[in-house]
Amino acid sequence: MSDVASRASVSPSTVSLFLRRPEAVSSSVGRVIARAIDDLGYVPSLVAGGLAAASSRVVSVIVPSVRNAFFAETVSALQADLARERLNVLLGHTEYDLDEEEALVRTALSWRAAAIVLTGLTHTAGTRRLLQASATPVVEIWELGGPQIDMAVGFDHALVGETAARHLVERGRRKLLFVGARMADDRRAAARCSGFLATAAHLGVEAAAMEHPGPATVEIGPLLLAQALRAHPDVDGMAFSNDHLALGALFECQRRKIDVPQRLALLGFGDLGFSSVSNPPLTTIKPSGELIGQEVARLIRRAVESDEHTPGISIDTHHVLVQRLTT
Amino acid sequence: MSDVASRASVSPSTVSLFLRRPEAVSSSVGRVIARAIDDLGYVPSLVAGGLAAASSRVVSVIVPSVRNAFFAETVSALQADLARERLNVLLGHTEYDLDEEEALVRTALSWRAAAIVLTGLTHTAGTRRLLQASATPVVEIWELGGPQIDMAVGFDHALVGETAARHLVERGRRKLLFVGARMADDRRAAARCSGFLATAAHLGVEAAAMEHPGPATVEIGPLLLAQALRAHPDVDGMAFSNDHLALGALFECQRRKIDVPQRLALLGFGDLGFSSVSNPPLTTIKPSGELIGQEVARLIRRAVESDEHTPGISIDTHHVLVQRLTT
DNA sequence: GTGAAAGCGCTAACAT
DNA sequence: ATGTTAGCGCTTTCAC
Repeated sequence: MSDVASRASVSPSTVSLFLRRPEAVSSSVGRVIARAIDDLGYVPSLVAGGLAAASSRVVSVIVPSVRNAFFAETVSALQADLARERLNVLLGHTEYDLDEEEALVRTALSWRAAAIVLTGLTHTAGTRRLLQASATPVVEIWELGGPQIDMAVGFDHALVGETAARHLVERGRRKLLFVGARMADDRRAAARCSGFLATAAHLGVEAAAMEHPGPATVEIGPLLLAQALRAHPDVDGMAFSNDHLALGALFECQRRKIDVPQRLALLGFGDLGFSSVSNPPLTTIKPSGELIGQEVARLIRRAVESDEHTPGISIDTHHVLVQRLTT
Repeated sequence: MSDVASRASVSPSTVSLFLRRPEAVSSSVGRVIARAIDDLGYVPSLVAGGLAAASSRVVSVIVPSVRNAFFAETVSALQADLARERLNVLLGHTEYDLDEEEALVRTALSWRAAAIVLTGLTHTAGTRRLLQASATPVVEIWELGGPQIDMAVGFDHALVGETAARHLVERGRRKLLFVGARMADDRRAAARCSGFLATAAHLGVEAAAMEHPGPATVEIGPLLLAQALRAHPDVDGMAFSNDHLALGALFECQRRKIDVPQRLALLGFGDLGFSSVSNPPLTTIKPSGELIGQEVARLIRRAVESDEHTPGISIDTHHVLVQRLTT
């Protein structure tokens, strides 16, 4: 920056000012500085800038995994929105490990992140302590309905389970099954399951749950369907913890010539790309990962710009039942 | 850090040393420092550290989008591997816009990134200039077979096209079609297409190409299939630029009762989760996004640790044909 | 094995 | 509108 300053025959602080608020510098001087920057190929250091300003333009985003289409959507929307404010996304994956999450939070704090985005409401005590001590704005995403650290954007998963159960019952189903994967790790899937079972009980309909220890992929859908039919031969309505599982099950139904939805109704979660074009198109419940990303960006923007945020605020992005032909 | 130092009755530089190389400090002093850190809830500043050491523990990863399962896989594997070396991933999305990429590279340089990961071999002149001037290790991923800036990890997409064409011809197909999406932006899909057409010509088999302007999603698969059959009623072998498209087309074939693979062979690219369980299971060509991520992590680790890297190195992760039942 | 001192490249009062 | 000055919180010689 000094090199630029001497080349433009101004002081370093004028260069700094020009970089941060060009309109505060006279346009003639501005032009000379811009030229000097260009000639020298000068790239300002955000590291030094962050240290001096005691605020970094980094937002730490911590999700289970971007391989999961839900989180990929949120991260993508969030990154795009934040980039417009010249905020950078530092990405971390927990792989559903809360201790890993704590380590990532520690790193975020080390970067003096302008804000931290966490997935879900369940965290270690250490994570909470670190965050509470730091005064960094925190947004918890993809879950609502529990005690939150600071701000939250998401929806209530128990309510999703309720919608699923109600819908299947309305479609005349009387032997329900909720099928999930890795629900010990995925607290949100577990919440959908509980909501489902509670609602079925409330409606006086028989319901059970079943799960696979592996990740919720299309490949295990057929396995789970087979297992389900073995354990509950008379099941007539199944809700899956996501569309991948449902699609796999649907494939297996085709192979077994099980009539969907006559003999068996299938309900997914996520409204992923393939759901509208499968045979038959999959009825599913749609959350909006993109909307979550946008709302989070809005909250962070406010917190960073005006240095004022509303602790305790929660934004409900809701869910929508998308009725198609598998129910 | 001074607070920690006074509480532990040592000098700040001893605390610093302890943090970076605990074994260089006597264990008794180490214990006292560790206690002080804990008591005070001290979290070291990577910003100040980066400035003082003139090297930040950040790796900038710039991909078109993590919504794309291919890049999600690579980013995920890369982040996991780098985290072990306490390197953090700064994520950027170009959405296939090369100017956006240049802006992200500028940001990466501003962070004094320890390394920069770029997707593909096509970049603006400005991007090349910035990178060449900076001496930052650069890894270009997901593409091989052109001039590279520094290191590269990926595979040759023209060869993928060749494999596709050869395979279809071997399966007795004589009217070939390559179906892609957004190939003006997606240079790699375009390369697969060229390789496909060139090989078909070489083998003396009729072949054409067709494309959709939108993104390569399952939903447009049916559209493209319809369009293809209209323009080329006698086509008997189709290669798609990815499995999403192929799956959509497969769904449409089911609806139209087109016998796959008898009447029409379908070949995908990507080996995504659903490909092994669709009806029938999809023949596809498998790249390894995960392997790419791991190899990139290895190169970056070397470059960061030993400060020595091999400019010009290229690592071929190859591709594999996964024969299933749609061809 | 530990400490003193200099500085990394900026920002932000404040003065002019 | 521009310049002067004093740090931001660390790392890294170098000396002890």
